[in-house]
Amino acid sequence: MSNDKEITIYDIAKHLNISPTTVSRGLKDHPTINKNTRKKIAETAKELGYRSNTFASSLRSKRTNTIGVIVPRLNSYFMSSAIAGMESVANEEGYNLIISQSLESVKKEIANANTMFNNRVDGLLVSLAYDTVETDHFKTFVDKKIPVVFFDRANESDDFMSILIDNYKAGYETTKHLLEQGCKRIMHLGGTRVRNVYADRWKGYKQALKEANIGYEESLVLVSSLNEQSGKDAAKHILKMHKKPDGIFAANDAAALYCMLGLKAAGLHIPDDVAIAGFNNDPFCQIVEPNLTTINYPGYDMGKAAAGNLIGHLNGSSNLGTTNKIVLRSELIIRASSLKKV
Amino acid sequence: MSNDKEITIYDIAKHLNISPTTVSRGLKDHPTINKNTRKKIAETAKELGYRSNTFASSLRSKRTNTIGVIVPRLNSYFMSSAIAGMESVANEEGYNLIISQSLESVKKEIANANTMFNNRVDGLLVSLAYDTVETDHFKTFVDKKIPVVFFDRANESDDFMSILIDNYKAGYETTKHLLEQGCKRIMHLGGTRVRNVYADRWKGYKQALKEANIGYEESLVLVSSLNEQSGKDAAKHILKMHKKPDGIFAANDAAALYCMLGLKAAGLHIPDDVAIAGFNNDPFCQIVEPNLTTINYPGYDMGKAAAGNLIGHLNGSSNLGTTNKIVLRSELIIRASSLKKV
DNA sequence: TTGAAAGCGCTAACAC
DNA sequence: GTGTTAGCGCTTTCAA
Repeated sequence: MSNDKEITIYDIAKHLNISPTTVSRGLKDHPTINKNTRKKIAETAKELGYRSNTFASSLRSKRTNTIGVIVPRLNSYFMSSAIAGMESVANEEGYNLIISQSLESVKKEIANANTMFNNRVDGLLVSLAYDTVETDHFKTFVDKKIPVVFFDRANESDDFMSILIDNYKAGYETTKHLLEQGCKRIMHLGGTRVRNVYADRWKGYKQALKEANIGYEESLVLVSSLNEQSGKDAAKHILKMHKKPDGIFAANDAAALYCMLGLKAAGLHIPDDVAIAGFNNDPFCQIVEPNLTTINYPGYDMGKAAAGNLIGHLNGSSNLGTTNKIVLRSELIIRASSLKKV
Repeated sequence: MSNDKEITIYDIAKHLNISPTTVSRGLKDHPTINKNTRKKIAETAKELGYRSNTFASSLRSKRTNTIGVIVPRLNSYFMSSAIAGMESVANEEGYNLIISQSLESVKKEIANANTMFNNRVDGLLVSLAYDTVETDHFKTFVDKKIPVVFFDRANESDDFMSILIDNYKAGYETTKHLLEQGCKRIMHLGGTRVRNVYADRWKGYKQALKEANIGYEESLVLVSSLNEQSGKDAAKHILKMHKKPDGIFAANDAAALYCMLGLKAAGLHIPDDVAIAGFNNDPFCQIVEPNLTTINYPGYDMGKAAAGNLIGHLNGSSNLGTTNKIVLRSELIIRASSLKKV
């Protein structure tokens, strides 16, 4: 068993005096094989230390049991949760995950998509890079009938299925909550409107203002990449404003957090001077003081849903053609950062 | 190009009236191929929409260009950083990453290792599960000369290379720092001593006490799985103690954090009543109040080092046989949680 | 319920 | 510098 020689189905066949075909079938529980034969095959396989050769199998069957995953960045709480969710489903269903990150660059996203394509993945799970507009680099998959599922950061095309939360509603509810707390000048820290998630959150924000008869002010909306630096910059910007906002809705938690820390450091009181809400429910929301109001965003479930649907489709049980969009629940979690004293 | 028919090297060969072998060689820049021929091959490949078939190639060459990764959990800051580091190196070198998580269970770790083995990974990167003692499930890899590299959570065997930080030194220095702050009764929140990382941190702690002529008290050492709950439990435990500790060295940040929050909530003052230090430098260390003293632990670099060394070995440039252990720099970062007022 | 034969697309070995 | 030949290990007809 610890030798160099690899055991093949031929060895098993010879051992049992049956044909390789039967062995092949027996190994994958083909229904037409006699129970007894099947058992013998399994035993001999174990005894001889057989392991199946996935390449030979893939070469012949044109299936790889591999799913490609392309994400902007691996090391965020949301993304690692999503991937953990995918892994749990994939592992259970006998699929492998090949993972790569675009580092928020379309160029790298395209390169990664090509690698995945060349690696003949059975399907693809994608969360788009910050600045991806065209999704032609996934057309090759569509042409070859390789299913592509977008999660979180999707685009509007009908060619691809997507797993999302209702970002519009979440943006709307967060803004409405701030209004209910008495905010009159609500600032929005948003991301690029090229990305559905940020565009929708912004639209929800606008709608809530409109319903409250508050005019939309372009100067109260900052678009950035929503990272630590963006949050700090936003704080600096606010501190210089003549008419400061009394509420902030940030499109992610990192921006909300670092903006809040910047404002606090300058002596502003949260939430009395400025109420703040973020988006994602990163763990640090419950650590920072005051705790950060945010939208709870089910990363793990989203990963599970994305992988589950893709695999379901690959196994023929579900059909991506009919289901085009799955919207997961999200919820506003109100914490001290936005709760003005009564 | 959008047809079903896959282009093979035979199609290219026919197109150019040369042999498939030449095409194969030309495609991978084999030195003995004429520059002109090579160029023509590349052009035709592009024109015809050729994509290499990795299975056929792997089947023949017995190389997969795939690296397996087994980690306890994907969704921690340290681990996602490490994986991001691996991905960056692997991608650059033309390797794919297959990733799976053991969820801290040996049983699942064994299953994952077998899957990796069956998938014929060229090499394996592993961080062991919480309770893994025996590493026989990696012996199969050794037997087949498939290199295995442990990172962070390693074991002592000489069969495997490992990438680590000096946990003993880090534990020693952290404890020493607490002693220098005037702590006399330092509690240690540790993990299982089966795991090198926790055992070494604990040994460092003991050594520092010894040098300060402070007796080691078993009752001041709590062993747990070091998660959020463990931290909370530790806080409860401490609050019930008659002689409370005046310093805490936790073997990870999560335990330190939630213990600190628990103590704070009960009215204890950090660091004056109890000084606290964690381990890992998770981002929240700089968010919580007071900021948490900790050991900075280079996840991304560790991932890069692990993947880099493995790939270097696979490409024949480095030799895992000679290098057996790589120790990366780590450093104590002193923050407010342990800095008693002078 | 089982088997024989062919071939998936590539590359290693050996020739020229 | 290029070509011929053979075969990696499996699955898929088709036949029995």
